Amino acid sequence: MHSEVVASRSAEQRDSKESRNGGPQLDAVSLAIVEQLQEDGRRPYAAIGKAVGLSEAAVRQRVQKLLDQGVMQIVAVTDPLTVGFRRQAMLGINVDGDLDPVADALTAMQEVEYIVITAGSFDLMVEVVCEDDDHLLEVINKRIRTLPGVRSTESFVYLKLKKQTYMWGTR
Amino acid sequence: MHSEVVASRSAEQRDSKESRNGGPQLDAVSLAIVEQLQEDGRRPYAAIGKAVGLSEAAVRQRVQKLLDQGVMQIVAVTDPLTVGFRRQAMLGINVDGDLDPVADALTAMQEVEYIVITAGSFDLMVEVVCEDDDHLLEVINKRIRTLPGVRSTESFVYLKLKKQTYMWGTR
DNA sequence: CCCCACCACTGCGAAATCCGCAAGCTACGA
DNA sequence: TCGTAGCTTGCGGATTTCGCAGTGGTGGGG
Repeated sequence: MHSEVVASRSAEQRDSKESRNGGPQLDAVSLAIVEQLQEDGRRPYAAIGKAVGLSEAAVRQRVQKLLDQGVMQIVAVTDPLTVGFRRQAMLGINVDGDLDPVADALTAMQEVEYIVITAGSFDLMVEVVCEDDDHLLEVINKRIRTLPGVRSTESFVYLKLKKQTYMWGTR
Repeated sequence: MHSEVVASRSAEQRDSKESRNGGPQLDAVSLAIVEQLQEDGRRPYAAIGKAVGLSEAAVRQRVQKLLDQGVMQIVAVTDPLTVGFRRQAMLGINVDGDLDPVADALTAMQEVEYIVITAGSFDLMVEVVCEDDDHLLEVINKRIRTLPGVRSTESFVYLKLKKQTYMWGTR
C-alpha cells in the first residue's frame, strides 16, 4: 500500500535548490497534491492523501507550506465580466532600460492583475481589470503611460473570454 | 442582525437577465460570496455566511449553484514554471473570417489554457503552457499556425511571471 | 561512533465543518 | 388563490479539520 507515488526523496532531489526563476522546486508528491487541488480546490486532505499515498496530516502540512511559501494559492476564479468589471484589456508595453522599476510600479496597481516579462516585440505584457471605459482610460493613459521608463504601450481590449483553465498537470 | 449586506432583491434585480456576454448576472450577495472565496477558496461556509449576512445552508446552496453554472471555479493556481512547465508564451493571432471555428479548435487543445477575443491589432490572444522548447514549437508551428483561418501569429515567450492576483472585488 | 537536532510522516482524539433533510416563512407571478 | 423559488432554522450523522504526541531517518558536531 501507499505505493502509487513513491517519494524516493533521495532519487528525486538532485536539483532541489532554488532554481533561478523564483520558487523552490517541487518533488513528485507535492506536484501530485497540486494537481489534485487544481481539479478541486476544496478536495479534503484525506482524499488527496489517498490519491498521492500520504496520510491526511502529511498532506495538510504540505499544503500549508505550499500556501505559506506562495507556491500556490487556493482561490475562486471567475470571468471578471460576470462580476461587474466591464472593461478588461491586455497591454503590451515597451520599456527603456531596466524593466524592474516599471514592473514593480505596475505590481502596486490593484487594477493590474497579471504581469509577465516577455521576449518578443513587447517587454511586458499586463492584464488590467476595470469597471468601465473611463476607468480603463485613466489607468492606461494617466497611470501607466506616465510611468518613467515606459516608452510605448499597445492595448488589446477584451471582447470575450473563451477559455480559462488551471489544469496543467492533469494530462 | 444579518444586516451587513442587505439583499434587497427588488432593488438589485433590475437586470437579472442573461447579459449577452455569457454567464448570468450576480446579485450583491453572490458577489460578496465570490469575494470571500477569492480571498480564501477553502473558507468555511459558516464564516462566509457571517460575512455576507446569510445562513450557512444558504451559502452552501449558492456556492454549489455558482460552481454548477460555471460562474466560478475553486482551484489551486501556481506559477507553471514552478510545476515543471518550462516554456510558456502568449500568442497574438490574426484570423481570416469568422473567429469562432479557430477559437473552438484552440479550446480543444490542452496546452492552451487561456483564450480571449480582443479588439486591436490581434483578433485572439491565447496563452500556452508547454514542457519545453520542442513542445512549444510543435504547438505553435504544427498545430496552431496550420489551423484553417489562421492568417498570422506573433509569439511572446514568457521570461518571468511577476504578478498573478484574483482579488478584484476586494477593493 | 554516539548523540542530538531537525524534518517529515503517522496516529489519534476532540472540535468544527459539511451535508442532507424537513418544516415554516415571505415575496412574487400566473 | 395557488404554486414556485429562495431563505431560515434546526437537527443529526458522517466527514473533515486541527493540534499534539510519538516515530523513523538523515545530517552534522563532539
